[in-house]
Amino acid sequence: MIYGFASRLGDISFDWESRRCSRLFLEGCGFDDGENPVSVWLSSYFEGHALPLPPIAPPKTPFQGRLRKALLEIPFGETRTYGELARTLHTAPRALGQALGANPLPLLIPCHRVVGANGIGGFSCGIEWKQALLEFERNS
DNA sequence: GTTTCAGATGTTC
DNA sequence: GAACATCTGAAAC
Repeated sequence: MIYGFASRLGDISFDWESRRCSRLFLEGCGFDDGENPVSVWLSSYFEGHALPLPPIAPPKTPFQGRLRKALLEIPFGETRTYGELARTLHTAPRALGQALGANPLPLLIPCHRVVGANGIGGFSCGIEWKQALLEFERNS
């Protein structure tokens, strides 16, 4: 089931199956029931204080599990570079980018807090979102 | 000092 | 196998 959420930065929608969130899109479609745990989490996030994560689908690969954990340790409003994270996970910077792009849960898993050493890097759902999110977190 | 380039590198599909 | 949301160091200006 696809639900929607209208945030101050744009429309968001997400896939809610079997009482957990399996995918999240940074574009609008679906309706907002306002009671879904993901909607609740999103509204708390956009008020500047994120709650504990709602249930989400398990990682597709073991590496994504490690990546997820590392990303969740980046505090709200801070960023890491691809190189730094690659060193903590004992992997190559480029491999990180590949795995981040394959992440089906942007925002919930804060993949937007990873930037390039020279430049902002990339973002699967549109670079405008990444910039807007980082600016929003900085000013919160 | 700054800019440019090639090579290394691990995960994903 | 090929593609990739990168980094680093060395060489040239």
